[in-house]
Amino acid sequence: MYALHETRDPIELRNVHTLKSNDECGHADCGKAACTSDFCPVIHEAGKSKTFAKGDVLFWDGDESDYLYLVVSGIVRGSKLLGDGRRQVARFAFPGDILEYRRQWNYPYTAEAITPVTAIAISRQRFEQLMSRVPCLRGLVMQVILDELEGTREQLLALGRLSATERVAYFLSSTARHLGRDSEGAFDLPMSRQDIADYLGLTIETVSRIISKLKRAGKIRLLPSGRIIIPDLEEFSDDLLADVA
Amino acid sequence: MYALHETRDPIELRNVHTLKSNDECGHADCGKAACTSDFCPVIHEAGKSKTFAKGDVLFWDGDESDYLYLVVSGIVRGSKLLGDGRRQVARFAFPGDILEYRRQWNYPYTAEAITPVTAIAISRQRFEQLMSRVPCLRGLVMQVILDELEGTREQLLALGRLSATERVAYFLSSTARHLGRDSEGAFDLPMSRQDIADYLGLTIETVSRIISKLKRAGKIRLLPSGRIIIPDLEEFSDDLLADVA
DNA sequence: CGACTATTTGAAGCACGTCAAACATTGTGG
DNA sequence: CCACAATGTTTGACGTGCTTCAAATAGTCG
Repeated sequence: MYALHETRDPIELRNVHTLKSNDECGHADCGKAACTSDFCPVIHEAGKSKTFAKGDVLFWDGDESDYLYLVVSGIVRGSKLLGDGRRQVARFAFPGDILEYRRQWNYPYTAEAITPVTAIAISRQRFEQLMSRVPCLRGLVMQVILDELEGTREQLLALGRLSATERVAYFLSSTARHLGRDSEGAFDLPMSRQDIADYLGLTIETVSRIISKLKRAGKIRLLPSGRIIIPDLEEFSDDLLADVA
Repeated sequence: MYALHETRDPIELRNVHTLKSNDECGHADCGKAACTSDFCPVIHEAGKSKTFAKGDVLFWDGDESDYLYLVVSGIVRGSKLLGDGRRQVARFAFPGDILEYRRQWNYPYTAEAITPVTAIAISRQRFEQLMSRVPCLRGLVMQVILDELEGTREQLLALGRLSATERVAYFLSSTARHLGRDSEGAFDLPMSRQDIADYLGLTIETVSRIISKLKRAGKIRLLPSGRIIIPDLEEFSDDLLADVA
């Protein structure tokens, strides 16, 4: 009924890039039926592991994109900035996601670590070589990119046609699915209100007000140090349309 | 100064997928240094040409994506629909663009011809075979997809952080660049007001009002049968921020 | 503890949406 | 080729959801 959920949720699948059988991974080190980007031994061996502190910039929008990064742990924010300071967060990259492959040799957004991050850095040249040597790698990367495209399309639908409350609910539920929840159903929300606002095309005040409203309505519970509980994630997601009064 | 223009405009390049020299097209029939998707002889020979009348549906959101389409002429609208009728246009596909390649075997949006359209249809299976036989094809498709991703990111920035006037100006100037203009600087605007509104996350009335405002301000001129003139496209694009009073 | 920053809450304004009606354009049958 | 219906577009009046501006409160880190 609701396009954000009509099709299989890409978010749940993002970190499980299961290859089709006719596309079986042919890595020497990886004879399994499934090879995920964050697990792919070829990428891990070809690149250099780097660590970034919270707030560090991996690369700047517009800079020459000489390296690409495979996120291993932590969360990276990708954002574009307008001249007058307006900012749009284009994505949050989670473990298994790849930053950033583009036809032109420039980065399409600024990438910053919003938590401590470890990532594999590979020079673009090296990666191109690798892809011609290991053909299945190209398919794997294509899958990751298509996942990102699908995520961006969902975000687009949210910004274009959802109310502020629906957007926040969409953000919370998709982030919960991404990060997974502990036995109590809680998860960390490492993004600041400003990050959330810039991701959803809202202001910090609106995001804050809506989170308060959801809290008052009992739809979510806030724990210390930014942890959050969504008691009934299923209902919460399905409720996106029903505005919390 | 303005992120929509800070980086090279991907729109101008969309239909000219020039291959890098180290990625030279190796088609038997295509020894040139440049092979564009809409010109690629391998795709043209492998697929079947189909024609669609204005309003015809190429495929529905969620349906099994057994075929992909290379747009040869005309314009295709890709849109998602919410259960309550709200619609978001995710893209307009122009000649040279490809519809729609996705990891899951379902279409990510409904594709409809908004003008008469001719497109090459290739079964997904056939295309996969083709890509393993003709390696450079995979790179070409990757480029097309990355172009689409970049276009979607721009649209996202527009919906998230531009005012209604800025969005309409962005839409008009990018469409003008896509379609090219005749000697008088005029071009067809085949999208309806509803299409534009759903593309920009606005209402039909707001779009109409803003177009009238731009007309009154002399920034654009409307000709019969939906043709439009932007006298100074450079200035018009640069002016995105300066709201027309 | 105390300075600093992030978040929340409040009050007021405005950009865009909604509802409604006039107007223009397109297509169709007489 | 002209009614004339049907559809798309424009314009107006009014309402509202989100923003803006401002200040209080909570959380964080030295």
